[in-house]
Amino acid sequence: MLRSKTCGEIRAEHQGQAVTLAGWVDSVRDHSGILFINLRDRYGLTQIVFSQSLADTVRSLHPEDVVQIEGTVQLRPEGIVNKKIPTGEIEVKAEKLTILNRTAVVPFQPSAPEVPAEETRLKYRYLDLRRPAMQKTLTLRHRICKVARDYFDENGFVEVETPMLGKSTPEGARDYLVPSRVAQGQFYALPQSPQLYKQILMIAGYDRYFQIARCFRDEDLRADRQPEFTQLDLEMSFVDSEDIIGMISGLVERLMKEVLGREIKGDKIPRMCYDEAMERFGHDAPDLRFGMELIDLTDIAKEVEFRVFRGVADSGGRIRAINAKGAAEKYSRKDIDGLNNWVIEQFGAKGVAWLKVDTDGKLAGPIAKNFTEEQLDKIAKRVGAEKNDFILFSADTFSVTCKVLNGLRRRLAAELKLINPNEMNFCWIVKFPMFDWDAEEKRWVAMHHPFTAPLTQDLHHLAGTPDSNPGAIRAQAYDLVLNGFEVGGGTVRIHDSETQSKVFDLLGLSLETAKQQFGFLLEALQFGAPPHAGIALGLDRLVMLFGGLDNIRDCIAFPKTAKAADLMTGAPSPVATKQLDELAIKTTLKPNDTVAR
RNA sequence: GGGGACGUAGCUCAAUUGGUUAGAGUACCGGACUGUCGAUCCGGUGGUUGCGGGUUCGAGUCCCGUCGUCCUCGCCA
Repeated sequence: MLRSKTCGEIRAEHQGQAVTLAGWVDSVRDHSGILFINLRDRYGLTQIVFSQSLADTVRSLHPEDVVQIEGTVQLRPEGIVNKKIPTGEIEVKAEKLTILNRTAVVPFQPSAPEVPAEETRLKYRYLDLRRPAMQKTLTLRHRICKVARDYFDENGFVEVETPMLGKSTPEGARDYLVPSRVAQGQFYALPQSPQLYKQILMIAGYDRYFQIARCFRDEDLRADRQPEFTQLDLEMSFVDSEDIIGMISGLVERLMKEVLGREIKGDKIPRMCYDEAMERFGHDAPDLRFGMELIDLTDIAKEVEFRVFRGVADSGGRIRAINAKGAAEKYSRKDIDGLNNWVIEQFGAKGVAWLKVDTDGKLAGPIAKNFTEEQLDKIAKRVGAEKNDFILFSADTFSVTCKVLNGLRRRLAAELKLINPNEMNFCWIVKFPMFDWDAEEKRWVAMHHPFTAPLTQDLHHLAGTPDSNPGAIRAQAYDLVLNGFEVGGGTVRIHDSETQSKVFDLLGLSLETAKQQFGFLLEALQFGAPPHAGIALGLDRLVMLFGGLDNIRDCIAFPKTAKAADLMTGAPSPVATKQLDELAIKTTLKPNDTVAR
C-alpha cells in the first residue's frame, strides 16, 4: 500500500501517529520558511506542513501532481484551526515527499470554485470527475444501487442479465442498430429495455427478477434524457399492480431512509388517476411540491359574449386557468408578452389571456371589458381571486390547454420560487389510457406497450364487442412520479393469448405481422405463462433528484452531448473501409465524411 | 427537423451607440515572504475574438453561412 490513511479520515485523536498519505496536490502555499500543501483524494483534504529542508521540491509542485507524503500527525497551533474542513484540527508534518507522477498543466483545476463550460468538462472528464461534487454524486449513485440490490435480494429477487444484442422491433423508440458480420445485411438492436426478456423469465419460472439494466434509445436528448441510460428493472409473477406498487413503495422508503436519512412525506405515497392528474395539473407527472392547480371555466365561458372563450367552449374545447397568488405586481406587460410568445412558440397555442386582481379586489386587464360584472364575479369566485393575484387563461383543445398551463405552472413556480428544493414529493399515477389515437396514421397506438393488460372492468370496450370504445379503455399501468419527473413506469402484462390477439387486432397488427415481430413471446405465452407484472425505474433520474441536481449528465460518469457524442473519446467516429466491407455496408455519404483514413 | 441562448487568453469572465494598442481574475514563468488554508505582494509570458464570407473609413460588436455546446418543441410504445 502506498498509503496508510486517506485524506479525509485523520482527526485529533491520531495525534503523534506516523502516517503515509497519497493523493493529488490541491494547492501549494509557500511562505519561504514554512510551506503548506492541501493534499486531496476522494475522501477529503488534509493539510501537509513542510519545513525548509523539503522547500525546493515543494516549490516545484503543481496542482494535480500526484504525491506521497510520509509524516506525523500533529495538532494545529491554537487559534488556527480550519473549521471549513473535517480534518481542520490537524495537519501532517512531512518528513518525506515522493512525487509519484507529475501532471501536465491542467486545463482547469478540479478545486476551482467556478465550474468550466460543459464542453471542457466533457472533454477532460477525468478532471471533472475529480471535482468533489461529481465524486459525491457518483458515490450517491453507488449507494442507491447498493440499497436497491440489497432490498431486492432480501425480497427474494434474482438478478439476471439479459442480452445487449437483441432483435429490432418497429414500435416505440428508434433503435440503435448493430450490423451483423456473419449474417451480412442483418442487424441486432441494442435494447430499449429488457421488456420481452423479463417476461420470458417469468414464463421460465424466475418469479422475482431484477436487473440494473443499461438501455438505449436513438432519440433526441434533453436535460433529463440520455441515449444510453440505466433502469432498475424488475418483474414479478403471481402478482397484481398492488403488489408492484407495494414493493416499489417499500424500496422508495428504504432509499429515502438509508441514502438520505429521511422519511417519506405522509404515511404512504399518494395515488392519483391519470384523468385527475390531467385535470388538476395538465400533465401525467405532476410536480406536487406546490399548488397553482388548473381551474376549469368552460361552463362559465359558454355564457359569455367574449368570442375567444365562447367560440372554443362551443366547439368542444376547454377554457382553463391557473392563479398565481400574489404575483400580479411581479409580471409587467413586457413580461406577459414574453409568456405569451413563449406559449405560442413552444406549445403551438394561440396565446394566453390574463387578468390581474387590482387593489380593490376587482379583476382587471385588457380582456375584462368582454365580461359583465356578474360574469367577472363568477370567474373571480371560481379561481379564488384575491388582491394582487395573477390569473392566466388558456382557451384551446384539452390537449393544448394541458401543455400551456402545465408549462406556465412550472415556469411561474420556478420564477416565483414556490418550490422547496429540499422536498421529495412522490406520487403514483394510475389508470392510464391503453390507447392513443394517432391522427396522422389514423390508427390506435399503445400508450405504454402492446403487452399491457387492460383494466378488467374496461375489457368490454375492446374491439369486437357491442360497446367497443378503445379510447375509454384504461390500462393496468402505474407511473412513479417524483418532483414532477417520471422516475418509473410499469404495467400488468397480458398473459393470455386471447386478450393479446384482441389488442394486436385493435392496433392494426395482423397476426402475421405480430408473429414476425414478437412470435417468440406469443409462442412462449402458450407454454404456461403465469400472471405477471413489472416496473422499471430510471436510475439516472433518481440519482439526479436524490442529489438535488437539474441535469442527468451530472449523474453519469461518461455522458453524451445533445448530439449524442462522447467528447472525450471522440465517438462516434469513422471506421476503416475494411470494417465496412466485412459488414457489407456502403454509405451513401462521401467516403471522406464517414470512413477513417 | 423547428425555435432560442451562448462561443473573446489554458480556465472563468469584461469590453458604452460600430471607434485608440481587446482588459481583469486565475493558471503558467520569475522574484519576495516562517502559520497559510481560494494565502498575499511585485514583475512577466500568453489572443487569427470558433471558422468562412459580407457591409463599413473602421467589426469582438452589424448581416449571411457554417461548426460546436446548452435549453426547448417535435420525438422519446
